[in-house]
Amino acid sequence: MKIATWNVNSLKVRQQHVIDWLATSQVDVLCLQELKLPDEKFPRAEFEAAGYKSWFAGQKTYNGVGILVCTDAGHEVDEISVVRNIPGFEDLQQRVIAATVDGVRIISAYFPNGQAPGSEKFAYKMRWLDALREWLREDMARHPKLALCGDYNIAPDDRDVHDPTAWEGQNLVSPEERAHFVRLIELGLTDAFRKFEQPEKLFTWWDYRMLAFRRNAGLRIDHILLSAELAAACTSCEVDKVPRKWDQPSDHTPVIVTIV
DNA sequence: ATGGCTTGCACCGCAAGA
Repeated sequence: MKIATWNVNSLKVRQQHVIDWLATSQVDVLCLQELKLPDEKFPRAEFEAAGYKSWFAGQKTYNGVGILVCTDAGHEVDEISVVRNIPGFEDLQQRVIAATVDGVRIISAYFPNGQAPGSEKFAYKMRWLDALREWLREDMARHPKLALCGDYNIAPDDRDVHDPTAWEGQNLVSPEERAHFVRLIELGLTDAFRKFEQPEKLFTWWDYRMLAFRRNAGLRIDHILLSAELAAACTSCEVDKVPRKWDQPSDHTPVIVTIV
């Protein structure tokens, strides 16, 4: 089973990119973030025609997450298993959707950006991370096979930052955010990317400005964390930089794991 | 040099992203 995650930064603009990428990547499950459209504008029929069923939690202008599941591959989604948002955490922002696919718990999450340490948005990011972790603890107990996929808005290590000196203490790399990432790992999750040998300076996001992609001035902030059972069965984790080179690209690029 | 692009919304400039 191939599972991928991609922050598309507006599904309206990136719809064709997603369909094109699905055709070449042949993933079984694709987690999407930053749909930036309400549910009634979700292109369900277009994905259906491409061979994917979709579940989503949309929102006008901001946020919005979804999960696409390949129907041609015959995957079964337990309808009752679908959860939108973090249970018990009141939030108008649509940042989480979970679904169980063939017994594998898939979570598509768009972590808050946080703006800057000390800001109100950063405080929200910390609260959100606390709530996510407490829910995950329970959800992992229910689902030994679990993949937490998404835009974490956290670069966990200096290796995940093009210029660690320039970024030191900044939002996305601050000690508080990294401590939260470690707490997720301590639940018993594995960063699939670091399970394997990887090229130096491989990132998942590059700023639209200042020719950042051409200079490879990026961050690794999109991740797939796997429960022990899935980590043991994971044979690869790859970052596909190709869609970042397409016309009018998302500023993020997909991350893909293979589970056997 | 706190900008630089890109998006959506709502109107021709703004907030927000990371």
